[in-house]
Amino acid sequence: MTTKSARPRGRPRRFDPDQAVGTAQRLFHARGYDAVSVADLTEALGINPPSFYAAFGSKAGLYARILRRYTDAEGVPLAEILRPGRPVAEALAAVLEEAARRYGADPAAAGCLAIEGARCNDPEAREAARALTGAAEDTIRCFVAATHPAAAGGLADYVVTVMTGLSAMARQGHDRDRLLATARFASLILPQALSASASR
Amino acid sequence: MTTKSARPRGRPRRFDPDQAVGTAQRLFHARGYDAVSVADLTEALGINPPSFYAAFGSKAGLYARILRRYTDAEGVPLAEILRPGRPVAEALAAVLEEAARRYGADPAAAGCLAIEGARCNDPEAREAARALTGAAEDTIRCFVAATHPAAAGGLADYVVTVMTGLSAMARQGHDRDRLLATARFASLILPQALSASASR
DNA sequence: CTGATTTTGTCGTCATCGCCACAGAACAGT
DNA sequence: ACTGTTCTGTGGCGATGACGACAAAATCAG
Repeated sequence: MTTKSARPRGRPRRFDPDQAVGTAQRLFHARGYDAVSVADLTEALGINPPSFYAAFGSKAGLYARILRRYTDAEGVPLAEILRPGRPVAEALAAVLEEAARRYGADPAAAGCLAIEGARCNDPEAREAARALTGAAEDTIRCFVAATHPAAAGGLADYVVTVMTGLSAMARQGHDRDRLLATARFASLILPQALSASASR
Repeated sequence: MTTKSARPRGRPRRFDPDQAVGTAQRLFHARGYDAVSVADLTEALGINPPSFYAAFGSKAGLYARILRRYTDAEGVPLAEILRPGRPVAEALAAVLEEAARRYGADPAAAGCLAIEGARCNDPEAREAARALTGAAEDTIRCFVAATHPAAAGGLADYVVTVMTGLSAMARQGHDRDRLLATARFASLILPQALSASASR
């Protein structure tokens, strides 16, 4: 009556798919999508290609799955930070600061997995990543537009540009403190830009 | 007595190396280093692999040659813009504006060839590009340090981060006007940041 | 134990990568 | 015409890319 087990029949897996996804995520984040081969993955996971494809479908399929997990857990939590009603300048500054913290948190996995993935050479993986970055951009734009409709486009472009730059600099080796300093510096314009927009 | 010709002996080339470098540059700029194969290059140049290697040595070698040409001609002319004595805020704003103009000038060759090349997966090509971006960064830092030594590090980081972001956004499809708006927005902090630094 | 089911390991496919050996073609000087 | 030099085209090298056919192995229900 242990409703739990429910072994799914057939020969059992020799590896845990969830744990494998985590290992693969670390690899992709460390080296970038293009630089990680299926051979690298199967070796890191201790499995053979057929097991890999049976479990994940394809390299790009696994990557898409990893991206979902990433935005849910490790990505910048825009939904939390951009709460409706929060002062816009403060909220956007928090986004940049949080981005700097996360992008620089682990030198072995620097930058944003999604932003970097959006620049890879595989069409399928790139579109999957772009869908996420595009959604994040929309989230920011809508948040700003709720109170400052005229400034929303330009402000969102600026914030996204800085975030993308922060991710790139993290990959170039800038550490957390350096990224944080840049993010805080970039946030200095936000108050005055918004007061100018609101005064009209 | 036409001192000009001086045909160099042996079978003449069927293609013009300089023109070939230009064609290759367009390819690399349009697709990125990794996404351009030697087969793509030889096809675009209308030559065969041995001619390619005899003329350029290797794919990375050709790329290094292209990078030199790029910074001399099409890259942001930092040496001109950052003339000693020019007001720092004005000069850095001009750098960002010029970057936006150039990165968005040609949709088929968006972004900065060097900045984008610095993120490729080939070690040799990457180091060649990084040498250029590193030199550009030093140029900016030194220019600022001449008048505002305490602020130089942070300011240079900020400008480089925004430039890198602009290059990335150009590749994502932002057009010239959109990049320009972002660059001008990013420049708004410069005056106040410098006055704060100078007042100490 | 039997048969159905699912995963495993071995090996291989096909394409593409950067790069080059080789022989012959096209020129220069003599 | 002859020799030396340089480039061109054919064809292919070894390595690596993502991915899959296949049969044996390991589990299930009955």
